[in-house]
Amino acid sequence: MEPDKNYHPAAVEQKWYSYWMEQGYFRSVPDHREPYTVLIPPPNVTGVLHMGHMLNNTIQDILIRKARMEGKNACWVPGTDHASIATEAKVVRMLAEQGIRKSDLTRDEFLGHAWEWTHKYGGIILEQLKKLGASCDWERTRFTMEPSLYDAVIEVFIDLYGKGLIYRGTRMVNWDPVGKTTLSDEEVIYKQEQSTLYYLKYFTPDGNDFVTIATTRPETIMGDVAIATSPGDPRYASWIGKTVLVPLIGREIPIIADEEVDASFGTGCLKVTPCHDIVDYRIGQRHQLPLIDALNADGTISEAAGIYVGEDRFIVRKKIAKELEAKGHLLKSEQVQNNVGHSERTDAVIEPRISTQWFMDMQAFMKRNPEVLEHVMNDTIQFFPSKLKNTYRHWIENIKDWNISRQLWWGHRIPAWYTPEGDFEVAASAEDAAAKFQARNIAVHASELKQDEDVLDTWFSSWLWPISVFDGFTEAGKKDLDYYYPTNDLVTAPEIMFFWVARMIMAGYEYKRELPFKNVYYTGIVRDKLRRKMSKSLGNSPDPLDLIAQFGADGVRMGMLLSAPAGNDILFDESQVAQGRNFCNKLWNAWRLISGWEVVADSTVSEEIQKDAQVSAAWFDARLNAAMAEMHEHFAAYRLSDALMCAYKLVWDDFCSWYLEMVKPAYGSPIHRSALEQTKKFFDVLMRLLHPFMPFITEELYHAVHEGNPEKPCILSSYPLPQRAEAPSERPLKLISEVRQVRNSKGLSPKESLDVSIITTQANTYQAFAGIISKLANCRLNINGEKPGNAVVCLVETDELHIGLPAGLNIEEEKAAIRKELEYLHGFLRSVDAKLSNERFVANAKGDVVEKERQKKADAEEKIRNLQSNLNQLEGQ
RNA sequence: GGGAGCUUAGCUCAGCUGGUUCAGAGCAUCUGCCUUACAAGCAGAGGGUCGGGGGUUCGAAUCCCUCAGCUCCCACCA
Repeated sequence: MEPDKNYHPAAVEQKWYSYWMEQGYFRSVPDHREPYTVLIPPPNVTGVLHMGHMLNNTIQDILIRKARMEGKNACWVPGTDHASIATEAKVVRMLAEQGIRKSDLTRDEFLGHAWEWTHKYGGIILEQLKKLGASCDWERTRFTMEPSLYDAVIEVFIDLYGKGLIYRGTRMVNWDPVGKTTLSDEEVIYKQEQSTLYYLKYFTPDGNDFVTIATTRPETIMGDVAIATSPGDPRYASWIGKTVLVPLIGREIPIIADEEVDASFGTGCLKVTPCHDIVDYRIGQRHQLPLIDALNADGTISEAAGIYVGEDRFIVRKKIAKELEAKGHLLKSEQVQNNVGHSERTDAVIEPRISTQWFMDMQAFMKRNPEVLEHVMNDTIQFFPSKLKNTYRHWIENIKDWNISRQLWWGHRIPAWYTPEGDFEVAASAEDAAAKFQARNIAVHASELKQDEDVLDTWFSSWLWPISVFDGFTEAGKKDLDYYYPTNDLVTAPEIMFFWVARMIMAGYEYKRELPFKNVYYTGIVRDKLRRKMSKSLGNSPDPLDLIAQFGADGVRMGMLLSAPAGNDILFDESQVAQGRNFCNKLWNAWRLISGWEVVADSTVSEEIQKDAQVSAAWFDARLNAAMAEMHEHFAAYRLSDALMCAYKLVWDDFCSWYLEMVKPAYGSPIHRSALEQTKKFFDVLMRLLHPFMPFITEELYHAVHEGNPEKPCILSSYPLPQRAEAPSERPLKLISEVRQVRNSKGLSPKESLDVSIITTQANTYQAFAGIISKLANCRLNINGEKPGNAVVCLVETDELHIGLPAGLNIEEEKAAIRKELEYLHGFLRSVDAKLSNERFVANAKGDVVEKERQKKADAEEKIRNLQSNLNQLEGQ
């Protein structure tokens, strides 16, 4: 039965994915082969697939499938991340919809809900990846909160604490008042905003005089403990040591001088609010100022503030500004641009807050592990694109301590245990902790100890991913870890370079004394046509599954990849996906053509036809090998889009437009067996070349070309390698194009056969293609014979081509065309001559460059001779 | 404020250490075709003084300087 005119992906995708799964082709266990390992950047367990995932996982799948076909033991480990703050926020919201408040639940009750949620929605995203064709070893699916990975996190925490690299301390940290947790510096996103800068008068106790300060945060004045000026500022020299009253609350505060105040900003006078600003905090410490925390954890005004207690900070900002104005404290206000930190997850405006938290001492850590920087800079770990090395270096060189504790419940609970007196020990269990207290002569029973309420930053588990997915911290996982670690390629987004990539490298050197992966491929951000980042809130992101349904997984994969060189943003447009779909159709129809050919024995076909087929095959084979060599280079440099484009052109132009047209039998005629076999062999190679990019349709057609029974399926077949490297002669094809062009420009029908003559020194080249030329250009070719009358003259390289027209040659037009061409050639020749007659060029340029120039000169001269003689002839007519 | 990078055809981008007619590709556009695999197709075509200026060189899209514009990262002045 003849296949449908269009390729219908849905059924094909379903069929082959099930087949691959049933056969266990994605499964990897250690064996004698070279391993090739990729770890998925674990998506949030409750997330859904977005375009970024599509791009990212398409790339990983291409790498994995290619490695598998190269005979490596390809292992792609999938999994999900518990995404502490993001998931907890989602669960809190879900509970709120049911009228349940987190604060009314015990920790265990809340975790029960969270696990329920995780089981219900977790893994949806992994199912979606299957639709894309992802060939992960699903038996290896891991989750950062499952027991083994949980234990690894705890073990590492205890270990690092023991090494003195983790400490508990009181610092000014980033506080998210919506998530009610601290955040690391990396989780704070600064956005430029329009704010009001208020100029406030702080009066002296007698009310006779005042200083003016400028602030964007009037709601924090209740936390003011001093006014600071720059030490050298003459305007305020006489004020130092005096006091003023905080407006509205009337607290008397001193005026001090501190180096950190910039005399040129605002009024040169700074209100010092140590609890709500990092600079103020430092000033406060230097001057032993008291701490007055005017804000609660949820961003409302605290008891300590005395006024507006319990009201939200932003509402108070407006109210207090009005009150200050009414009471004569507002000198003026102006609009300013400033950067305001927001929580990456909840988007809440971050409050600097003094808090006791757990930190990792990054300076000390980096001293222990200098390879973390060195091995990226010297390309032991290669970054693609390499320009991101600089960004990495800058971050590492300016690294600050990592706040790793979060005031959340969904996560790895910090293994610290407190006595009723507040003393603590770090240990895996209360019993271990009690023993440690014992050793310090502190008598305490395990049951009296209370575990730290906080959990660890999500990234404190993710950074162990390359080790923990293999259970690498346990004895049982040693075999897998030894085999698969270090992994090969990591494919991820540049925005998590600090969060994740850098920290995996750190964990790798700390725990394995070795890199976690050899190459890091940074994908770009998927944007829409207007360069806007695709996001749910903008509503500009298509649903990936809808796209797959509409265009097919292969089409979508190709569309994603076509314009996605490493590190470049990809501007997503449905037309690219349509191009991918069209390409699938092209492949489908190429096969439809081949499969429809009626085959006969070679002996029943003329020798000419057999010879034409051989010439065609030799020509395509050369192109094929050239393309494979080029693809090989692209792959080596991780230029996957270029590799795909190369295959695309090979298939569409060289195979379909040229080769198939060359060997296609005349209408109603059969094809001889050896030509068909050769064509199928080519098709087989093309399917294998394309398989990593477009796994479904290639598997389908690979089976078809092997009559449903290939030795191995395409997914396990070998990846084709170039065998030889001679360039095919392109002159005959150029001749065909010339004839077609002339035909086109003269408005001649393709059905009208033309007389064509070529004057050449390479008669054999054309002779070999004679049959093909006459078929594809619909002409009678005469080599070095009599020129047709009434002919258009043009050049194929240096050869003269005469194309006889049926009638109506406009001689003046032809003369003009030839003169124009001559003019160009003379100009070109002059420039070449100028070079060659320049002694310095001949003396300085490399030999082969000079030789090429000489060849150019000779060619140009020959062309000019040929054209000139024809022009002369025309003029004689 | 510090750093990195970018500017080549209408759009998205290749052009490695200067030297093939080097000014390219894909898409889009235009012309002609329902030619017996595919109109989601076929055969052709047009389109850019490589952001501006200067310099080095026998020779510059490529190296240097400078100006302009854009992007990203880091810091975060109340």
